[in-house]
Amino acid sequence: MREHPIRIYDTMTRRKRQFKPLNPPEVTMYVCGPTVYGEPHIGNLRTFTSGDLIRRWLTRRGYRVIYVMNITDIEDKTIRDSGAAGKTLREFTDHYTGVFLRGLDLLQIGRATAHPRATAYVPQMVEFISGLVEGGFAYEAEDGVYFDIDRFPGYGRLSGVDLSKTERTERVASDSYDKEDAQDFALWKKATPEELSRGIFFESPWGKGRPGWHIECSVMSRELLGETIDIHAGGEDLVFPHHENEVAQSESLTGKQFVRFWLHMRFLKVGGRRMGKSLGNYVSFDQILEKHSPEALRYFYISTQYRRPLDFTWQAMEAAENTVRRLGNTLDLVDDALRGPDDNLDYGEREDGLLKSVRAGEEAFGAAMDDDFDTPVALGHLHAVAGAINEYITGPANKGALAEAARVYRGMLGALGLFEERRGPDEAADRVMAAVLGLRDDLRKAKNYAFADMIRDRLTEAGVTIQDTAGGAAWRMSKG
RNA sequence: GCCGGGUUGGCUGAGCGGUUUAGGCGGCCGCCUGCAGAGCGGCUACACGGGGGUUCGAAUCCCUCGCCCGGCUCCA
Repeated sequence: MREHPIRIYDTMTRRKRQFKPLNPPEVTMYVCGPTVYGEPHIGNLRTFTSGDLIRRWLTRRGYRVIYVMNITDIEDKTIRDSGAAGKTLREFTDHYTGVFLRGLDLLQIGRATAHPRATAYVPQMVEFISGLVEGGFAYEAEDGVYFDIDRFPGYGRLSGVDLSKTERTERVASDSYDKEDAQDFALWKKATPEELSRGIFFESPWGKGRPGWHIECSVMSRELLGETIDIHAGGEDLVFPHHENEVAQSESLTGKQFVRFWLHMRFLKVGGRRMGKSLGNYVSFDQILEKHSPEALRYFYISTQYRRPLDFTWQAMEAAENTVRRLGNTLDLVDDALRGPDDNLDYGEREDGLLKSVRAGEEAFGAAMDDDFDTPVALGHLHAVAGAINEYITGPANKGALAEAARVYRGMLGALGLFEERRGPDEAADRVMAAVLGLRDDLRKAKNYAFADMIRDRLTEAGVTIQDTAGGAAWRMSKG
């Protein structure tokens, strides 16, 4: 296999650097996952699609990626909203965790090697915090345990935030927490009366309470991936303070570099502004699915590089839908041609031209992806390959050459997470069968059983079995 | 106020000093087709926020002004 140096933009050093994992071919990658307190919107999903894309490409380049994405199931909002909904915290977060995972599946975002929930790692967090307190990096106060940022000289390096120049916003300056410096952050929060009454607390050396937000990623990352990990990614808003705080905690405790490459995905915008629940301008995943395929959304995401802002419009979604349909048509045309007549068994100029175009496209596609996952450029080469195949198929096809071209094309699509094997029911088949079964049902109601049975028999011959149930007829493929 | 990102044709999106300046979507015209669809071929958009400068030559480098967005607070 040839060398494929991958270059990745690292937030810490503010430049692209050649990617080298600590223990090749293994790559440890951690992506900050969602807080499960509501429906995911398409802004969240952009980040996770980018993470998936990066993982796919590293895998394709021969790395063995161990991929962790946490689920934050205990923090202010999950506690507040579960209470408002009259549910236990666990019921509430389990529900939205399920909603989130379903979204990943629909978008063909591969499940992480592990999706650890914060509540499952509290003992390890307590241990971690204890270590920080013993080391003098953290102190106990009236309402919790805080990290003392004065004890970490590198604080601010990741985000470029110089705290001495930071304007004290009203909220920070006037906050009511009992900490020594307004910039110190909570590692452990002592339980409030409401939390005590609802049973939302864990035992600790500092009494009943719960972990702060930042600590979970440091702890679960260390537990599952080790003290130094290769890649840590997340939305751009997490750079400060979340990731800055993680660095401070982790490196204070271990004395080792926490993360080798920091990746941050830019926000999805709508109408030029950040999409956010509080702004009331967010578009949910379900709203997209009412009008568009998950494939189209995925294409829309990758039409821009992950580090550039992306503006959502319905017009852009339609454009993505059209484009993705054409890419899919090529797949159908290939299938048709491979099932068609064998009227070309030769390797001539057309075949040579096809394979040369396809291979050049594959090469250029890979070079673009190696360059900080530059999907818009890669898509240009994908279209070149699709075009070469479409053009070739206008004439008689040499199935060997075509199959080779199609293999490359499918490989490119797979790298982008497009047109993989579908899970669940095939929508097209479903619609056809709904029409056929509707017709048969009409016949049965008219007591024309002979014809209805004939339909059933014919479908059986075709490998589709029919079962009448109280809720209507069901169908399934009985053989491959 | 401090820090960061952006500003290219109807929309999107490459380009990072100079060959014909991608690609996609849309639109238009052909071919193919019983019709439709799919596909193919061609055309359309020669645009680079404003103003200076460097250079034989700038969307690309420098200066300056403007506008948009994000972070500095829970947030993908």
